[in-house]
Amino acid sequence: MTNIIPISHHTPISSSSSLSLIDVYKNGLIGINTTNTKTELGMEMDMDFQHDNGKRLAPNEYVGSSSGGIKENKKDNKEKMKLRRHRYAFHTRSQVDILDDGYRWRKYGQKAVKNNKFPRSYYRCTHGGCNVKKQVQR
DNA sequence: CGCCTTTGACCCGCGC
DNA sequence: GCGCGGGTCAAAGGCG
Repeated sequence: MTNIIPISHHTPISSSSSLSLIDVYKNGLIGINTTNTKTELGMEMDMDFQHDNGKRLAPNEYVGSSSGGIKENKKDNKEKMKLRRHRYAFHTRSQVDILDDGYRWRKYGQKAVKNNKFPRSYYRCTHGGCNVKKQVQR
């Protein structure tokens, strides 16, 4: 159902007009926002949470708090409760919101792929009624 | 007020 | 059956 647009060597980015995320990557920029954003803030955030040998500590307020807050489709709710997702504090605004086709893409994830040393970014079209997703990797 | 980004955790599928 | 990899979620803070 979900239209996934894999960005690969042979798959063009949607309508790809002129400047695309790939272009940015090709330029050697890992973080897409590195071009014109305030990624520095993200670094501050990192420092704020890295205390345990580089491992992020989950705020105790998240451990076993507010029951029923998570989605029900989770099997082990209790387990999840303890492993509550930690919180992040940062703010990064990127002008790359509006890309090639003029659609608005929101980044919802980033993963480091084995094959590539570069991280793969996942974007979701936030346009009204647009359920398109796409991956961007170098 | 809404939207966006970051990033680890979580979950599922596939391969061995 | 287990492990690994890949994909998605969720939360907080700031700006327009």
